Amino acid sequence: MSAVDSSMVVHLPLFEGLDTAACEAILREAHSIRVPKNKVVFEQGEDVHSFYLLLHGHIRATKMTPAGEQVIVRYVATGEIFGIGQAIGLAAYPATATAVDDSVVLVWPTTVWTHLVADYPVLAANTLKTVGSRLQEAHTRVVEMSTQQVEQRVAHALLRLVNQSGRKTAQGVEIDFQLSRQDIAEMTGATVFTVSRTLSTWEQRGLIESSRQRIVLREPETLRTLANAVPGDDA
Amino acid sequence: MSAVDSSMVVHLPLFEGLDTAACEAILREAHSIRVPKNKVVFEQGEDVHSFYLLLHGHIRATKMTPAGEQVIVRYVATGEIFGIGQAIGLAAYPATATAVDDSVVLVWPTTVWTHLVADYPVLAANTLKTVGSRLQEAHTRVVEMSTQQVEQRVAHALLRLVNQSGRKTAQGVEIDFQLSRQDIAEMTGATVFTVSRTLSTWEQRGLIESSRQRIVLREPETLRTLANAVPGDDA
DNA sequence: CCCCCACATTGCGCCAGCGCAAACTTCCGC
DNA sequence: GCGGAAGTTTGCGCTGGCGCAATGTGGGGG
Repeated sequence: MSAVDSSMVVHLPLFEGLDTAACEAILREAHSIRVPKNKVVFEQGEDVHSFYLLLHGHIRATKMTPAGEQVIVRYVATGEIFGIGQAIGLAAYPATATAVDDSVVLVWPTTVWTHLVADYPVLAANTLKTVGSRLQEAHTRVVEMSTQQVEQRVAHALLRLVNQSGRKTAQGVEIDFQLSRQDIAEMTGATVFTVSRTLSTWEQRGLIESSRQRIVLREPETLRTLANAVPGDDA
Repeated sequence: MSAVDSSMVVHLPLFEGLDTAACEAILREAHSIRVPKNKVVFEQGEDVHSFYLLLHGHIRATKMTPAGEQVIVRYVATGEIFGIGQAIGLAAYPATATAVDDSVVLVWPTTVWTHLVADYPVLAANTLKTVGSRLQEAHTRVVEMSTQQVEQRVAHALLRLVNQSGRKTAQGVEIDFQLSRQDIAEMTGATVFTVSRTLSTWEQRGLIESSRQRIVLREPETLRTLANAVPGDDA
């Protein structure tokens, strides 16, 4: 569809080890689509049909439990791949992907992707690295959920988002997409109420500044200390 | 070191798509080692130096938190690969691997493995599939930890272990390695006490049969129902 | 064979965080 | 600019599960 300049993407992890020519060949096989805010890219359970690369915007990956509760598995940042079910041999998407912002996404149909991986084996290697680091991240989260209190988990969640999608402002670092208390709750396994209380306390202490769907970390370092604090250790 | 018959391993996911000859070539590059019970194969933080395949026994992968709490990330079953840090581009092992049983392990030094992956690209593809399914598993666990109560998490943990390493007996399905209450606690993010109470209740109800480090599921189906039950739904 | 130690159980007190209801605020569409 | 919906806050009661201490118990090494 629309043309994508290879200079925008060659530096991404996915294309590491590929020259500009190869990169362009691969891009020619993709089409880019605009995904308006709140639009679903693919749904949990849907047959795997495409492989995606986020060019612009933010995507949220969520899983719905049988009991109907939603959990946010991950926020996809610009430059990251997602919907990689086929690369890891899945028939159906294990989660739902929704645009948080108006976003732009590169799409490769699975059949095309299969050929590309055959032609450029380094794509598989790069994907493996990405999946590996996500596995790391997921394990870290399991450890967090196992050992930490809600306050620390919320701190970690915000710090992760800021590292991924932080924007420096006069007051501190701002998370540059809309993020509700509910979203934070779904990332941390807490309730909206507890999250709200936690943020209120932090705001009173001057650690953060927040309004509806918007959060600015004024003292990320203090927050980091808080995140790694040992529960019964407030000396 | 000792000879490993390729017929023992050709059917494993790691070797899918490889013929017997290739398989044998790959095996020739490995050496097998015996790991006695409780011996550590590699430690969290240690430089990545090898790639492993478990031939016999059971391995436990644990992560230690800065606060000194241990979390069991995974039990490795016979035929599975582990210590795959290098495949996903890590410099240091993210977890500690300990033998739960006397075990036998195939070892490839990373340098050798790099060559093998270059010669047999399908190895990378197979590894990607494995890592992918582990990512799935980890995400499932995050969802569990976010939404379920301890009782349900324990039920899930036991069912997973039984699927992986269950042995049918007269009374039901037995988990065929030593598993303490502490171990279950570290898998589920609960305390030994709560786990003990939960198992006691189940034993009274006839769902399980347990003694020191040993657990038999008498009614896995009932347990499965329990695992998927909605918390406030005891009609 | 026996002793000891590691594992397991149980009781009790306590609190982090949930659930719910109600009030408040900000944004958006008409 | 007004009304409603969506998001947020706060109070209050309650409870699942933790922390600790004390007491069983079974199995392996000397």
